[in-house]
Order: sequence, then C-alpha cells, then structure tokens
Amino acid sequence: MDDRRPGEVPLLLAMTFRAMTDHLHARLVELGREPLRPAHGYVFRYLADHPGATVVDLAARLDVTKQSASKTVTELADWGYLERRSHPTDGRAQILVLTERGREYLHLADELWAESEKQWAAVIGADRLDAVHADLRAYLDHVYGDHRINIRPVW
Amino acid sequence: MDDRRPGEVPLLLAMTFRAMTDHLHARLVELGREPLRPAHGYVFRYLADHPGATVVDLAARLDVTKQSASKTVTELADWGYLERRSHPTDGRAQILVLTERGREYLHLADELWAESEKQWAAVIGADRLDAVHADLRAYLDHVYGDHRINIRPVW
DNA sequence: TCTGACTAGTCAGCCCAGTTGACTATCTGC
DNA sequence: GCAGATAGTCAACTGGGCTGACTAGTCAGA
Repeated sequence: MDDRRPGEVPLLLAMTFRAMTDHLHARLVELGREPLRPAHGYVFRYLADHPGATVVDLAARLDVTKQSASKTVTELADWGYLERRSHPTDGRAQILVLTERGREYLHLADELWAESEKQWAAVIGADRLDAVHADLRAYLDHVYGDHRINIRPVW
Repeated sequence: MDDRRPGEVPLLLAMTFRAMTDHLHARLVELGREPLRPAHGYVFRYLADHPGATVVDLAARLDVTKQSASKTVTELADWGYLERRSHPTDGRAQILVLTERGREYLHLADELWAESEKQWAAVIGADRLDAVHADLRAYLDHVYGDHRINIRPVW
C-alpha cells in the first residue's frame, strides 16, 4: 500500500490543490459568480486578517512587486471588493479596506474551499483530515518559524 | 490545537507546496544547476513514465494547448534534456525521448523533493507522513477515479 | 484507389500577469 | 532643513499561455 516513491509527496500536494481549485472554480461558475483567481483570494484573506495594510505590505506578503500588487488592487477596487482610504498618519500611503461585498465574497470562498475539505473528510475520515491539517501546520511552522511567509505558489 | 478554520486546508496545501518548491529551487542554485521550472519536471516525469509519448499526449496531460506543449518541448530539446525521434508508424508524429541528461536531472529533482519529505518526516514522524501520502492519494483517486488527471496547477 | 474528414505539429499574432526602470510625493533622521 | 529612504504610479518589456490558420500525413468508405 505504501509503496511511496521518494519525492512523490510534493507532486501529490500540487495535484490535490489543483483538484480543489478546479472544484472552487466550477462551483463559482455554477453559482454565477465571477471566478476570481486564487491570487485575489489571498488578497482578501490578507486584508481581512491585517486591517490597515498597504499595497507595499500586500506585495511583500504575496512576494510580488509593488507594481503588480498595485495592479491587482486596482482591479479589485474597480470591481467593488475593496477601497483605498487615506492613511491616517502617512500622506504617501493608502490603507486597503475590504468592502462588504469583499467580505461576503471571502466568506463564500471559504465555504467553497470547505466543501473540498468535507469531500476529503468523507473519504479519509474527519480525524485523519485533522491530522493532515496539524501536519501541514507543523511543517510550515518548522520551515518558517515565527516570521510569516509566502502565500502564493510560484510557477 | 485543532481550531481548524473551515476552508483553511487548501491554503495550507498551497503554502506547503510553495515552501517545498522554494527549497528545491534554492538547492538547485546551491548545486549550480539550471533551475528548471516545475512544469519542466512534469514533462520529465511524464516522459519517463510514458515512453513513446508525443507532443499531443503531453499537451493533454498538462492540460495546455499543443502549441504550448510544443514550445516547452523545443526549449527542453534545445537544452539537451530530450530528443524528438520519428514515430515508427505515423509519419506526422514524433516521439519524445528523455536523454541521459534528462533522466539524470529527473533523478536529481526527485532526490531534492525527497529532501523536503524527509524534513517533513523529521517534524511529524515517518508514519504520519505515510498517512498523509495515503490520504492525498485517496482524495485524488476519489475525485478523479480511474482516468488520469491534470498535473499542472492553474492560476 | 481516390477522396474527404481527421490528426500531428508548426508559425504567427495576441493577451495577461508578472517584471524592471524611472518618476513624484512624502516622510524621517541628522 | 536637507539628504536619503519609502509609498505609490506610469510606461515599456517579457514569458508562457492562448487562438487561428496552415502544412503534411493518416485513414475510412464509396
């Protein structure tokens, strides 16, 4: 059963993530929602967790240039998912704030990701899924220690 | 401990894969090797597992157009990792064959991916890693059933 | 056996999300 | 108050994907 080829696990991680991404995308289409890309989802999540974040903060977290982050922000702002507000103390900076629409979308996305989790749990059992969750966390904590980390996969 | 936010697991999968990809990339640089992209690795793996494959086969597996697959193949052929040979029976087609250099690179990549696995195993234990492996496989088998699947993540 | 539909692969041109580089406006430490 | 750092934007480029149009070869049927 466990004829595990050395080096196979990372590939399986990627394939699994791809499968879940496909599911999310299909569900969004099914619901008639704009299928934002995962990169957008990361923006939402980051802003929800870090109120007062700026474009530069976001760029650092996503590990892209500030120009690229700025472009994404412009796009999401045009679509009404977030707003730029003037920074209270720094005249150069703008803080990024999710709109109600943005928070609602984030909530929906979480629910749809959770569908994939439930699907997985149905196959392997909820306790095993909890174990996987803990194991992933343990690995990331070990690799990155305290300081936070790159969210976006790179190809 | 298991205050698992619903929908968090897919993100953790992506972050873990990203961490392992970063590790691979860093090791390749360290060894003075050309840091081919993961997409190239998928080509190598597919060709190693499917001798006699053509560009069209590859395109189907990677879920890209044949034009795109052809471009990647040209690149890898220019770098000496694979060769195009005339198809024995079909005058239109070419079969793709890994060179010794290509097989050597694939072997190295597997070793480097395995380093990440070992690192993970050191944190959570080998038995837990085996469990994760089995759980990933179980999910993919459930989602895709028999017919094989998309390897390449999509953004 | 010829012909029409299909298939393998390439060429050319476009698109999009990222990049680098140059710039303005503002902030901060000496 | 000035020099250097920082937030953000504009412009031009790149790379890896795409569509569309094409050539060359295959194959099935009348």
